[in-house]
Amino acid sequence: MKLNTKSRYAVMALADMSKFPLDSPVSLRDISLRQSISLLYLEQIFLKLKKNEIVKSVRGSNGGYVLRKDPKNIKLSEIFQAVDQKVKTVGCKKDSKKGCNGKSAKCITHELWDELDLYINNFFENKNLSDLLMTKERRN
Amino acid sequence: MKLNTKSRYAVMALADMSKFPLDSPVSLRDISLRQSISLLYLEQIFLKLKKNEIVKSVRGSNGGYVLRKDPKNIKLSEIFQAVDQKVKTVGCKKDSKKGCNGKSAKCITHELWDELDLYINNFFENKNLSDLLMTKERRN
DNA sequence: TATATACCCGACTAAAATAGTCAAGTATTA
DNA sequence: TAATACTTGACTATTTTAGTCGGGTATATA
Repeated sequence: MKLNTKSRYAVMALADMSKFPLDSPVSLRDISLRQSISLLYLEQIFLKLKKNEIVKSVRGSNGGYVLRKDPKNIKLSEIFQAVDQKVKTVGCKKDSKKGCNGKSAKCITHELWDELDLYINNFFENKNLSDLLMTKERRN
Repeated sequence: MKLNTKSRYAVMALADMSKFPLDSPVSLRDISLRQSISLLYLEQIFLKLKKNEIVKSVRGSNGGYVLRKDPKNIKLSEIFQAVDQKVKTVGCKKDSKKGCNGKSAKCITHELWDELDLYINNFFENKNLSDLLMTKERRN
């Protein structure tokens, strides 16, 4: 049970952006250097973040990306959804042909996994970008 | 972020066992049939469960596996540990050479992932095998 | 207006993890 | 002694992950 780099990098990159003036574009190149994330990979990630309206892009020289909302209004759950790494711990769908179907007693643990999904989603639902910065600042 | 089949099957199989008299061995063949899990794969999983003293084996004809403890004393966290699918959402260790090291401000999200791990582990720590059965029985 | 910067985007790929299978056993009971 | 059932290590196909590559387009500024 582990998180993939895409979600992790997305959060890292956005947290990084949050530390700079929110109205001026931050280039992926800078993020790449500061966070040690491949530039090409970041581009892929930001394409998704853009499509999901978490950031907007400013093209051309001195361009970059800008957050579309205040960091305290960007929930981690949004970010995860954007890079489509949905928290779905198990493949067994409500109406799958094989294996677990509602009527048989087979998938006795079905409810458990649903509950787990909700539980984890709840974590991300209650955390926003500015939460991350605060804990960091408190320490320095 | 998804759970692998090994952990899932382990929980399913043990939950299945819990529904039968606790002192007589349940064969993997039966579990395999009831839960639609490959017998060979189950063998692999139960080897680990046995090594970690969650079940004990009874060899020979009419043999099978027996739970070593009462289902209400078997926490899901034990099961996960046994099939060594530790909940460690991120690879970035405290003292890794590359990437995230304590002193630099790089891994700004480090604390977040630690918190997430704790959060998820907490879920498994507070659930035991008999919890699963109860929710099921309540429905029938 | 040339050039450098930076986003855009689909296709591709190496490596790792997952989800099993296989073969060749050993122990026990009926 | 035959059948049942656990034992164990090695092997393998498939899928997923974590990127890279190539060839763009848009914009600012010198």
